[in-house]
Amino acid sequence: MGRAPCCDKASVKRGPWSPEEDTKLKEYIEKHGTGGNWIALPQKAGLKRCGKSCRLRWLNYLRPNIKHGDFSDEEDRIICSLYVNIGSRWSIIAAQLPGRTDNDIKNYWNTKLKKKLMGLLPLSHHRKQPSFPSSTLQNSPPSPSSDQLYGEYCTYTPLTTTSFTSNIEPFSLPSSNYASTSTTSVSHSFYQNQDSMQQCYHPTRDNNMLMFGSEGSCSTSSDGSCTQGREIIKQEEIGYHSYNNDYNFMLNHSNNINDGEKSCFGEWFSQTLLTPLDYDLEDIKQLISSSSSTASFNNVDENKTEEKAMYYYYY
DNA sequence: AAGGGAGACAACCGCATGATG
DNA sequence: GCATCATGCGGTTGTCTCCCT
Repeated sequence: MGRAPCCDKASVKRGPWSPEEDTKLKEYIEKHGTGGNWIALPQKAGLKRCGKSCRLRWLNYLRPNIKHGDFSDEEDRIICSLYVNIGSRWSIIAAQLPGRTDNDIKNYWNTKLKKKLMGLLPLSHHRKQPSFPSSTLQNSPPSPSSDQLYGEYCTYTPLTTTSFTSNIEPFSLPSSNYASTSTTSVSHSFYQNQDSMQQCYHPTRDNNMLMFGSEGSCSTSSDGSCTQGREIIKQEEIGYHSYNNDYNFMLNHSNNINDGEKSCFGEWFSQTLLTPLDYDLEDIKQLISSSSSTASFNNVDENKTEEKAMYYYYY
């Protein structure tokens, strides 16, 4: 027994939007707003479209300040960083990239960035775009700096004396989102170390709320409007992602990566995505050999670990 | 020049979640 | 507390374009 369709598919138009439809929708929303009711909007706007379709069209293409086209190195780095931290939470990732939509990022990841990480594409392969990943945004507002996007840099010293420096902001998510997928060990390390982690991470706090995102980040609200600002999560709902978990995960999975992948991925990754790290391969090898290894990494779908393991190896 | 394959991206589908009565 | 409905979200599919043979 399936769910009832949101609209009568026989009476609504499907497929690509025409310029006329775009104009109708845009003009209606600019004039009247969405009214908080996407279902009723198409009829009011004189469109033979499903409300969901209108919402998607508006959010992904018609609303102001949408940015299409090449992703910058900075954006690549942010996407990779967040994907490793939170997985395919495209809406959250999109909230960190001004003007980008979750759909855009998802497509970009699936068609390009993932392949880059997997080492399947040569560094300069691009059909219609400048050689990846040195692409730059043309006629687009400048991307926010790392500082703007990540907040303060963080230095974390793992169990060994090796200095492990990262510019990636720890990520916070509502605990409910993780409760269903986290393992017991994860939950412990993820949520019980808040005090210690707070010594290291510096999320922006504002009246008992934790905020992340840049000034220009654009997230969508329930009425389809563009929220210029930050995604807000109640402080009591957040957990701090432990770098210790990431680190252990890296150690535990790096042995599964073949040399070709390491070299190919590592070359691009080290040159492009990350700032230089304060450790070399020998350090990592040493750490691997000395690691006792119970993977405490948690917020990752085990089915997707390969590409993430590659990331962690070089991270 | 034509056809096929691959890549890119727009759009759809259906489940999860939150809001409301 | 429960049912219903609308919206949000991520996965998947469809279609168009480009490139290669």
